[in-house]
Amino acid sequence: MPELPEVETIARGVDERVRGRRIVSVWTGSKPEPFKSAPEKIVEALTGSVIQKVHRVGKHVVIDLTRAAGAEGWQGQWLVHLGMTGRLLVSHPDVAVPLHTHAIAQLDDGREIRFVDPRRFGRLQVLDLSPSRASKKRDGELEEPKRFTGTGQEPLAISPEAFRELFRSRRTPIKSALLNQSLLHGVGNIYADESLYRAGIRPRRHAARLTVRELGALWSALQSVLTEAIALGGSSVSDYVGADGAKGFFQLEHKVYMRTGQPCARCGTPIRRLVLGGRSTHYCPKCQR
DNA sequence: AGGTTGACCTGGACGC
DNA sequence: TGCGTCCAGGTCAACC
Repeated sequence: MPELPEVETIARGVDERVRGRRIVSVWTGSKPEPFKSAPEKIVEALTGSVIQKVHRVGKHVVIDLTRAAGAEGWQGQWLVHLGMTGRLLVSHPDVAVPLHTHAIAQLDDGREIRFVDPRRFGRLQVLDLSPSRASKKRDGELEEPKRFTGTGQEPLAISPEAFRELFRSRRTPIKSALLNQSLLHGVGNIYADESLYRAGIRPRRHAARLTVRELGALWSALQSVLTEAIALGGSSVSDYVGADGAKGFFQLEHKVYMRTGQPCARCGTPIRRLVLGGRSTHYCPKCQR
């Protein structure tokens, strides 16, 4: 489910519910779980930590943690990538634990943060940001461990000029470039298709061949599509979205995504589907040039 | 190096 | 009812 607007919705929902709470214990499944950090490391980092803030970076939910251990204290970040089917739920302990739950963090008020992911494409990771972990650079300066800044540029923070620069030299279809998380992070299949439709650009056009004007239109389209989707709580395509199980409503605004054969809202031409970079891609052959 | 493809998983929808 | 096939919002590693 989760692209930028869905992850933003989830992060806000979780933040509202757990900010300031202390994690008292952590359970992880026994099988090889979809973790990027070793399970013991995750348990060690989370146990006893206080949740300062939950926010989004790209498609990652980032949970800022601190712990008063020793004189200087400890700080770190818990990164959650939801893959395609991941959920981050805040539940009361008497609510049945769903199938495919891979980790549970129990809070000091008894509630639990549960990481559930049937398809196991999601990933959990912890970063140790303690000043004591600073490493010496070549010139002898101390280098602070870095907070997570994601894999690319933030779509809702990038300027139109920087956006243009990002795609200028890419010899790949613009749709594929939009999905490349090392350029922009956070855009996935739904919002790539929807923003290209809104900008009137064919997904197969090569990024490097787009005009300044077209890239400007794409930047604007992306801003409006993502902003509107966040306002509607994201898109619930097959399963749910928010931390409380509430669905989003942006799927009602989809103009091309999963609408193959249906008439274009603007011109009535049937929406077409093609496969680009292994991903299904939807567009209006008349409105998108 | 940049670009493309297939593998990784499970479950739901659909056809026979 | 049941089985097989195809498809799904995302990354990665491995290839060209």
